[in-house]
Amino acid sequence: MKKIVLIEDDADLFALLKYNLEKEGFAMVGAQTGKGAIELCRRERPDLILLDIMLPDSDGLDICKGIRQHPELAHLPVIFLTARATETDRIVGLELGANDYIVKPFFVRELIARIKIHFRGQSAPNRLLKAGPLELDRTSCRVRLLDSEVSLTATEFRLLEFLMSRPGIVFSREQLLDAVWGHDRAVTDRTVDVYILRLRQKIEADAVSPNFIRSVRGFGYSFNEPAPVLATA
Amino acid sequence: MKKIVLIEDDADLFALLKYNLEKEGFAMVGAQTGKGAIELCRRERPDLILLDIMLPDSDGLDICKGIRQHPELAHLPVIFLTARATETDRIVGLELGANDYIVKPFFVRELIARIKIHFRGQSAPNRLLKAGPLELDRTSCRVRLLDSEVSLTATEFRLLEFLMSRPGIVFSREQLLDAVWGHDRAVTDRTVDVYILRLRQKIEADAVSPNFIRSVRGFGYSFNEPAPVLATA
DNA sequence: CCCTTTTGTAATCTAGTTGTGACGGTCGAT
DNA sequence: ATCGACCGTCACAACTAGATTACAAAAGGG
Repeated sequence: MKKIVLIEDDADLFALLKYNLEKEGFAMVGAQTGKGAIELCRRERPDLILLDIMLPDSDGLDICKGIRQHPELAHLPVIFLTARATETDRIVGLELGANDYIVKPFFVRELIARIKIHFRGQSAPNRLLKAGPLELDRTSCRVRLLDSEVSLTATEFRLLEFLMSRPGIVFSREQLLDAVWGHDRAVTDRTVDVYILRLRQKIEADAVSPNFIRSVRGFGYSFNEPAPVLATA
Repeated sequence: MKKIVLIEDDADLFALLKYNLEKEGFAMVGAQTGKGAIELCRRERPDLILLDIMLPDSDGLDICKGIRQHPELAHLPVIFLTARATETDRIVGLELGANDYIVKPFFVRELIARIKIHFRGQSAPNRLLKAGPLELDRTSCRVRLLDSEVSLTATEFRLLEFLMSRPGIVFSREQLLDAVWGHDRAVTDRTVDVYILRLRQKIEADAVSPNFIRSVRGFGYSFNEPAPVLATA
């Protein structure tokens, strides 16, 4: 869950944003004055900062400058919220190191969308497939079982990746050959059996592992859904 | 120098933007139709894409979606330029994967400031890449291993830089050729092997060095993550 | 212009991977 | 219970991808 620091002196707007952003699943920390904003950020270590420019006691632009100078905070995205809409205002804001500049009045949903842009990318949506003690990392092509690495061959990896990314769905050997081996394959469908076997030997070899791969007689294979019960016994 | 692809059907605006952005030091490539926009991007490999939403022959939103699906282009920043200013329009645009959404008419200088935001960050942060006893300094183009300098050739350096700056991620020979040799290369993919070998001879020659570069059979190569364990004696 | 370094290709070698046929067990339907 | 279809398992032969070496062409530096 991402944490956001909100610096905004208008109490109504402050409450409105806090309410809406919390509803959106962000952890909100706020202040209604600019004083101590930097200390607040250092303490809270947020993932993003929403900053009003015109504050009663200090200038949002200065706060932003301060943030950019702190090595621990410098990389954080800063979004300005302001009523100042002239060209110069905007440019000064953006060139000072802000990552976005939103002019009041604005749509709350647009603000949310813009906040999410800054969290996108880092998350790398589906690089990691997990199923209980089994993890498959698509970017590093590694598979871990109970925190120790399992070494798979390329074909084994692609087959497991395909199945894990569509848990619960049963695929025929035909479909698996198309998906993993490619359309222009020249491979017997019994080959799939062998690879399922090899995968099972590698990821279901130990006692604790559940039956990750399910055979569905007459249809094909599927990866068992989320939390497979420790079947045994 | 950064390269920008501009897709905009209005000839006047197209010319205005091209002029101003080139003056600002960007390399501009453009089209006035949406057709073939994706192919254009794949060919030109820009660093950012400016996209009009309402094009005579196709929808900018679709183009953006297409870009996000191409693995080679998915990470590129996309900025929408559009006259559509309703709340829904903005949110759809932003949630579709755009990185910014600018409503016409806009200030050219603001557009420039917003473009620069996306290039910021990349430039400053890590001029020094470190991995255990290995250091790569991007600005001085030097590599040190155990505090003594290693002399690499230009291609070796670029390859190592590319891999080190994305630790843990596996790249195919294809991807490495695109990234290090350039997409207009005329080079066999076996060449990558040879350069990996040369790098290994230079940075893994001594006994203390861990295996910095990992071969992932069937996939490609990756730089080992942060503190590579001295694997299994 | 010559010599050195760099660059890319081709060929070779090897360990590991891949796909197949065979065999036997199991499941389910009759 | 019997039969046939289906699946799990094994061992083997062909093959591939990667490491390595050697070499020719290109680039660079004096």
